[in-house]
Amino acid sequence: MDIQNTQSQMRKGVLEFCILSIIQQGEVYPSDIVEKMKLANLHILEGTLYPLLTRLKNAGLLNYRWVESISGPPRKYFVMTEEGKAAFEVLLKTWKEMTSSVNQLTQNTNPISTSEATAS
Amino acid sequence: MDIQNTQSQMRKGVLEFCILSIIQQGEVYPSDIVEKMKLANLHILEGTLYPLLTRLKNAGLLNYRWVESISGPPRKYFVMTEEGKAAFEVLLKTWKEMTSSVNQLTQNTNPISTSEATAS
DNA sequence: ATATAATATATTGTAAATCAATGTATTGTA
DNA sequence: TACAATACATTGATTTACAATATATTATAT
Repeated sequence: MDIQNTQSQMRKGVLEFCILSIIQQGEVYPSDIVEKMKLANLHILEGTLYPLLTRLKNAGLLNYRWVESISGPPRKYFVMTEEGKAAFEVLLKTWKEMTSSVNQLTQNTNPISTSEATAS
Repeated sequence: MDIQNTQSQMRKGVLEFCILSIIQQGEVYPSDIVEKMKLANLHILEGTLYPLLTRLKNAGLLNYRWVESISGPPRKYFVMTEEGKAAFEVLLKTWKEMTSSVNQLTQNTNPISTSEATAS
């Protein structure tokens, strides 16, 4: 139990949310996702990503289509389903609420949203 | 694999961070932590909390002292060690960086820090 | 006194998920 | 034909949150 473990736990928690976000922004295949996540300092390994994509596909949130590659085997390009888009909206709300809660808890005085600013 | 699972994953990721934050703000015993977490919409069960506190104690981040209660058995009041305070600062930095990364990734145009605003 | 309720710490077994390592398959090149 | 690069996929181990339950202490009611 060291601090790096806690740090990676923190990142794990938002993996699915981030991956859904990436796919919603446009068709991608797994290597694209790995690269985009790496750019955001949120590293993910293929052994994690493939089962995760399969779970999301089986849950009806994603679909994929095969696309021939000019160099190598065909690629699975993933897209969001309507159900996936709805799920992402829910997760976006959860993300905003959670970050707000955690920032309050850690007394990190962060900019508050308009609705919160005017309430009570 | 439903969306509630993904939501709870998101919350799990910040459990240790939040608990360290609560303890840093003042001596508390487990029931205090459960209550404060509940107020922040981050529910934690005793079966999760006790092993977690033991892990953090064994890792040298926490200490505790027994305090007699006027109604019921004695309580374990937890406090941060110097090592724990240092670890919390690291996690606070990780939290800020991660939320910034995720907000960028999800195209949630959030206020950017000074260094980012002036860079490039 | 004794039983019960309330409070508090703690453990056990199960399920889920990430990771490291490895496997399988396809395409282009030497 | 062999090898390297690319891509999808699985397996076994480890971690950890949770539900259920166990153990212990104090106050209260009978």
